[in-house]
Amino acid sequence: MSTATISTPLSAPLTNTNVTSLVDRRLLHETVIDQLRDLIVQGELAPETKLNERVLAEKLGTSRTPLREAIKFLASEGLVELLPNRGAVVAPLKPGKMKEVFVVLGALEALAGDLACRNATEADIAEIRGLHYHMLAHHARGELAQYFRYNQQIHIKFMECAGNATLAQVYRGLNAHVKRARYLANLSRERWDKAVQEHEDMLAALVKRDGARLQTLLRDHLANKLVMVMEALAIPRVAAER
Amino acid sequence: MSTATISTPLSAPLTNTNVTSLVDRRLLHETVIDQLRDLIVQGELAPETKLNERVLAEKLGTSRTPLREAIKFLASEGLVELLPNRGAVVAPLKPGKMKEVFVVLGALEALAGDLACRNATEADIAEIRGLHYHMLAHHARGELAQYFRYNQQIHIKFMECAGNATLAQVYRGLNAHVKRARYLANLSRERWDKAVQEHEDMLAALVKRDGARLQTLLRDHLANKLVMVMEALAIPRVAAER
DNA sequence: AAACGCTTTTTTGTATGCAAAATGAAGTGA
DNA sequence: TCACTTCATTTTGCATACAAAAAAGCGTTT
Repeated sequence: MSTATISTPLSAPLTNTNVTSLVDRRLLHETVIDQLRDLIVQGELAPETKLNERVLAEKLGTSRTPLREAIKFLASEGLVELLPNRGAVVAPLKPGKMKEVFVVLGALEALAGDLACRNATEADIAEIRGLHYHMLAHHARGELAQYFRYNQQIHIKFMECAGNATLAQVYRGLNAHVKRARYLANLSRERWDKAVQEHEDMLAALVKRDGARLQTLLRDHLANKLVMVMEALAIPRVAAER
Repeated sequence: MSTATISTPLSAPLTNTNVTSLVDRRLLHETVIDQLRDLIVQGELAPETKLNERVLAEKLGTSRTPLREAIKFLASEGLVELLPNRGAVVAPLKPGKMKEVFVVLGALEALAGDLACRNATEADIAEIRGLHYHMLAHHARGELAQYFRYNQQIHIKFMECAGNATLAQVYRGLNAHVKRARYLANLSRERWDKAVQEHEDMLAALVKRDGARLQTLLRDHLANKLVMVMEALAIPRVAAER
């Protein structure tokens, strides 16, 4: 997402006394945004965790100012909730919210699929096929984490093929929410196999450039994912809806 | 969106020396977010305007800190762009970006229309009908600003009827972009009439609860809106695509 | 022991200070 | 005239300071 442009040593002015300048090209509050987002998405900061500014700033090695700016940014993304005069918490993972997000994601992915069928080059399709087979391999070996990795990449590649950066951005934002739930999921082999079969069908539809079919496949795929997440959410928690 | 809870004078402690406390229940950086967003959406801060922190903070009557937090928030919404070490600018209104946004908005509104056909109560429909007739009246009198007002309200009400807060939130964010273009638009009577006719059809579809039809109507409606915006964007500017 | 008032501590929200980077204005030489 | 330095000014990015609000103790009373 971010290709840091590092000034070449040769072209850099010699007045540069600071050695670290080769490393910290990025702005502090931007790295803090990414770090904090990762902590939340990876589940290290669990939903509803209070974000203590002093502690977090220390943990991330900055002062409170850039941290607060990062928190505001992520609040707009919806990953954290602001409580006036009481700071911020990691956005809760309510089943109702998940349901809403999946409905929207379904529409967005369907749109992306339709666009991808029109715009994808043969090279794009070849790349997706490659990712698909990697995914199949990890599925066969039961390597869940790696499976998820390629699964995500395929969906992201679909978005890229759609050629609509705005669509991709909105997708990423909502997807971040959903990814948090993944770490709770206890995927049954049966459901897992089904999801893989759905991916087979999706790839076939893309190859045939059957946009209408791909749309419905994606919508169904998302609906099934939702069911899985809901099950995972229902088991370990007391009941987060409120 | 924000219903400020004002503490009743009677329950307020008498140690309170500050008279303004009755007003500023809301957090400063939150009001700054709203103020800044308004300035951008209303076009007072034109696209590509540089946001000078010192000047803006003074204008909004705060220090730079809450302003910077607001800027980060709106950057995540996409209304401002962050330029590392060079501050922030109001997000440019590129035709390409508009096109992308309208495609996504089309999908979101179509989804909302479909959901609304299932979920809207008779009272909801009555309210939309009311807004619709207000809109017709302003259209007949050629009152563009008022027309837009009710037009917006109808679309927002559709979103509400869909009963998906996440959908509504994403919609609002993207819609803010589009609203900025409105002030540039020079609506021809012909296009205006057409848009009104489309609204007639949409209302009819909702009444019949014909979700499929409403979806296509909304998609077409958005596509037509895009054409209008593109024309408006093409005329007054040098050529913003880059 | 639960409910309350009170004080102390912690935490948040905002303003200010300071250093680094960017911008702009002369000035110099080709 | 134009390019290129150099230096002063402005502006941004981050850290810190301070005030107000919330939370946590802690006796006291019932």
